[in-house]
Amino acid sequence: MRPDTDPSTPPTIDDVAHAAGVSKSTVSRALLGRGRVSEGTQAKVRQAALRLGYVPNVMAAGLAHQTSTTIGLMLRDASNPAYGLLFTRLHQEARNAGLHLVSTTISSDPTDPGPEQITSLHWLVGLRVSGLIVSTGGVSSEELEPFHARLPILRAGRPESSSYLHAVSYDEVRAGTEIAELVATAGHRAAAVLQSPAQLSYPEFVRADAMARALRARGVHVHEIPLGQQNDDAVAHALDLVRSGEVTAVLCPNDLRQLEVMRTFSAAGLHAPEDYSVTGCDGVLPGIDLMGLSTYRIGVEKLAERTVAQLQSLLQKRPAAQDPSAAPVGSDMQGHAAPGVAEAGQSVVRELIPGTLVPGRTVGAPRRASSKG
Amino acid sequence: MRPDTDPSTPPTIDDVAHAAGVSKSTVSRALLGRGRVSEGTQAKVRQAALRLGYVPNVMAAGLAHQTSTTIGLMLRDASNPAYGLLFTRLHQEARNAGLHLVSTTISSDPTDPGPEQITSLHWLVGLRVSGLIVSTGGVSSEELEPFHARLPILRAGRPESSSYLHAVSYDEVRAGTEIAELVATAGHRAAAVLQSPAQLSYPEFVRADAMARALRARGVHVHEIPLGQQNDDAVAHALDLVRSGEVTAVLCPNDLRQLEVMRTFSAAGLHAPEDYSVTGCDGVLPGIDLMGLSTYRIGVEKLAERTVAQLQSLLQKRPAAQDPSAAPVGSDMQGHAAPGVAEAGQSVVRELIPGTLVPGRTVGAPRRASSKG
DNA sequence: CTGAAAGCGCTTACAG
DNA sequence: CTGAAAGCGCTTACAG
Repeated sequence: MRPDTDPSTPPTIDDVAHAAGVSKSTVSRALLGRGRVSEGTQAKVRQAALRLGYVPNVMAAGLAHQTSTTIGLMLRDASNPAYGLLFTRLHQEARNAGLHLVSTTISSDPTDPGPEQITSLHWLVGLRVSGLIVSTGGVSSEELEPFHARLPILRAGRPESSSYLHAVSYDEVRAGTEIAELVATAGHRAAAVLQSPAQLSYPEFVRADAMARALRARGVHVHEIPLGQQNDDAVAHALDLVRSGEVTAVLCPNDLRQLEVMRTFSAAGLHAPEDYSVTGCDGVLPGIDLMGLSTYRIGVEKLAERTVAQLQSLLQKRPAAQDPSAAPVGSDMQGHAAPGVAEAGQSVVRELIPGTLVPGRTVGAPRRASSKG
Repeated sequence: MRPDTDPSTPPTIDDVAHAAGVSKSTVSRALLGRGRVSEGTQAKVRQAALRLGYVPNVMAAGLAHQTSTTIGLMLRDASNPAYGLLFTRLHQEARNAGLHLVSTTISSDPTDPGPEQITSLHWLVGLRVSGLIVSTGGVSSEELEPFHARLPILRAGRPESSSYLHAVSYDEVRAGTEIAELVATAGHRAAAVLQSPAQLSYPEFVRADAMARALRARGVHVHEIPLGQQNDDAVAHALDLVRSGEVTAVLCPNDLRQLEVMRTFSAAGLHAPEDYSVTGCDGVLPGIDLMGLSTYRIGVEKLAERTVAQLQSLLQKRPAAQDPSAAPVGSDMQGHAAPGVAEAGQSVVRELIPGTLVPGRTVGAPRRASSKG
């Protein structure tokens, strides 16, 4: 069946070979620029390929070549601005590094640990990607570990505890601590900390925990309010605490939550920083400056850069693993190091990316006595 | 070489077959649940596969099966909140529809029309995806057209002019018109419209153009200010016009630009809506309500839903194309229809998704006489 | 410089 | 219910 006749069947290398009057071996070489091919043949092949609209079958090529140059990216949905930005930067960095990224999203719905995630993971692994960047907590370490020996797996933007998986994450402790100190320094003596459940967002859990600790270390009384599915409850609770004067500040685990607090409090007639202080975390929202949010800007750009750099270096030392006796030892980690073994004789990558405190205008001195509520 | 020995070489179907003591045909059937396989064999195979950590090679399977169930998604970087949200929703809808989405980003840098984009496109086409959703203007209709007969190509979130490519886009004209009327109704008689160059963002170009037209239709004097690479110039120009009293309102093609205007004007001591009115477009930014932005919320969710639905229906009628004489005619389009042929005897999809005006608080009555500047 | 052949890891009729 | 065989579309030594 001639591809020119049935356009729904894409042309194969054989079609191009016939059209150019050469063998498919030659077509392959000419198109790949591999081996010696005469100028004339080169041109003939190119033209035929172009004319037929030939696009090599990636699967066949990958199967034959036994190597896909692409690296997989699994991420949480990009509706959260921080993930959207990370996604973008990761792609940019990858492009600069000459890596091809393919991504899949997994459900961010915590109540649905469905098979979708595992499917995505298996699809990527089945595609034989040469590396994996996992930018979500949606897929567990246990699910990832089985593949650690096959390809480098790098967790990005989330702390990783498995000693088999590499990780480049934000310095959540530092973020939480700096925010807490901003609040403490402003003079607050009692504050509410909205705490994300660990299984919902581990990074947020860690930063909120750090806030609470740092606050206590400074002698500030802390009310931890667990954030559940019904956000309203927690925010309403915080409002009560502020109204009753039990706390004068509310620390949120992310900016979106901070906006929610401001919205709710505002509806109740309370405004920051006059009536209460409020902080967020992430700092990537456009308009943060206009709203004057007091928050912490996480180092998305830097994290993307380091993630790709680390992956690349892991990719490079990988081939040597062919000869077990010559297994490379050590690593060129930066920042934090933790014990662990990613593959025979090799340390696991652990890097922490710092961010920047954004003082903003939603944190002020605590109100004198409270009379509201 | 036993895979158990060299973990860097993933186990193949043969390894599983050996381990389970059956043929690979049987392994394939058992794992795919295709054909009749005895309970016992089924179990043996599953166990062996699980024990070896077997993950079918997607490329080999795709090559043999001659069909990939995945559909490709090309998008502009997700740093723009509107794209991030679209990305998310598209994935959700796809999951609900049982489709597997793989995505690639292309550079959003207009000065770099580099080969990256074409590479992404070819990679996806080479992967033999069964459909393509293109959510960016970064790849032109000309680049896409050659493949229209091979697989359904659907442009999402951007008007498409090629009669070979399907499209589900936002009703930019309506968006621009409604915003313009909000401004006109507020009493403004002269306004500045920041115009995005068509090649930078066609959707924005269209909506801004609609704003200008609608304004003029209402007798409002319009100053069109072209937005170049150096945004500052345009915004500065707008500031001058407002200061001199030549215009009393500034219409922006998107919310990000609106924020920029507010930022710049605010630094110059001008605030909306007291000193001037300003509008944006997109409406997906978190905190829009808190900032009181007057804008237009595009129908991202609806667009994602319709995009996937349309793709699915295109996918379904595709198989029939095998028999040319039985080529299906007509289509189940909704909304706008335009002449065109996507494939033999089949109309091209053209759907326009409406959004909602967000009155906000940055549009007010124009100031009396201006004395500033 | 070029071609024939083997092989990548699966799936799918086709015979048992 | 199960296996042997062919074939998917490429790439890559291996011989010319």
